[in-house]
Amino acid sequence: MTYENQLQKLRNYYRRNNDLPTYDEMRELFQYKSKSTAFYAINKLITAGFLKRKGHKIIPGKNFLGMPYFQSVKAGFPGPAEEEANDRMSLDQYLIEKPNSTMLIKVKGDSMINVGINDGDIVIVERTANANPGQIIVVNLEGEFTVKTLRKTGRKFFLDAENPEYPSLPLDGYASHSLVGVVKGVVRKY
Amino acid sequence: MTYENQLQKLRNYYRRNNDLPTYDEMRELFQYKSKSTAFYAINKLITAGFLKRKGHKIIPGKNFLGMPYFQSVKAGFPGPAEEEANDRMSLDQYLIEKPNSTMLIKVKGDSMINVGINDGDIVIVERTANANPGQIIVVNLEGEFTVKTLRKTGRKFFLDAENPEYPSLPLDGYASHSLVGVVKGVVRKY
DNA sequence: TATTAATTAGAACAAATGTTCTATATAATT
DNA sequence: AATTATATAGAACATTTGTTCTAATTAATA
Repeated sequence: MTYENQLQKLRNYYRRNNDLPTYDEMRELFQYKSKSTAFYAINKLITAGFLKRKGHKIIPGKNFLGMPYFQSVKAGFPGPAEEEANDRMSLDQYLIEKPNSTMLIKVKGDSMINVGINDGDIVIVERTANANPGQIIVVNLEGEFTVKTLRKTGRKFFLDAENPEYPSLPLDGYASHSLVGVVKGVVRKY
Repeated sequence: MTYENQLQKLRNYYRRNNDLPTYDEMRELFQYKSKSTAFYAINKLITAGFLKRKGHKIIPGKNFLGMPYFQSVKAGFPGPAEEEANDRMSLDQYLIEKPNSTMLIKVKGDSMINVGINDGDIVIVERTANANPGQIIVVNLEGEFTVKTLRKTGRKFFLDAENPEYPSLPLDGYASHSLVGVVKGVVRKY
């Protein structure tokens, strides 16, 4: 069984269990007859940087989790080999910087369509006490989460939709505690 | 140390190590003097569904990973207690259905701005052999990944930008193997 | 206050697990 | 073909780790 094949089996196992197998489970997974063989196979994956040791345990290493990530456009015509990304990225890690104060909210309506936030998208919201003009924020207006851009004209604050069909709402009357948080990201699934 | 406090420490540990601590590490983490105390504490988290057993090991359970997720808008005015989501969601799991054939590509340019794909966004691409008209796809045009909508007019295929300033490209001359895959999602970070 | 329940500690145990060692088979190289 | 290197097997070992048991402490309830 090849190198990449073992790696893929480990990744699939990890996705199912959110944990790596024991050497005995690896023996079965890789179809070896001895778990020491699995031990030596894992050593190579550790050397290659896909896994690492933590005490007596094996945990994911640098290039184990996430998906192949192509950041920059290539110059020249790439052969199929060049299409192999060496970088991997997890969307959770990329998008969520403060996991202990982050929440996800599904967006309803097309009031933010001009900044690329569509109906059904999910926004990544970081709970904060304050927000600055220009930021896209989530406010709790009469029990509903609402996504708007915070703007300041003169000394008045407004909640602006990013869609000319929607009105601009002055923030008077809404207590400051209606702020839920600041939008740090958006995701959409087709 | 409270329930939620322990859970948060475990989540933070898991984010750092992509693995759960041993009972002895938990004893330290929870500031107990005996690891059997940690054992009993974990039993409660297992009963509550945050963790589960797999053989002799403990692995994340249903509501351990991911972020609080607010799917539906609430009716009526919610108190602060109602803002606690019981559902959690991982963005990786939500967006990536076929991890073994998925790649991430950073988008350059604003040619797809009318469907909410902006410059700097990252698209989730599922590698496929074929694509259907109407789908947003990634093609390899002379060594560059390009995001376009596949359209069919009569019996001719076109690569359409979603921005009136860009031309529609007939697919003649591009071999079918230039297809990289179908766009299954988009993410953006502010 | 008295009594019960729940939490924590500490020691001890058993089983699973990681790891090493030796030997054999397979593949690669000279 | 001979030799070296690599991969696999199997047994044995040491330790870690999960788990249980008993006892003491603290909190909750009657």
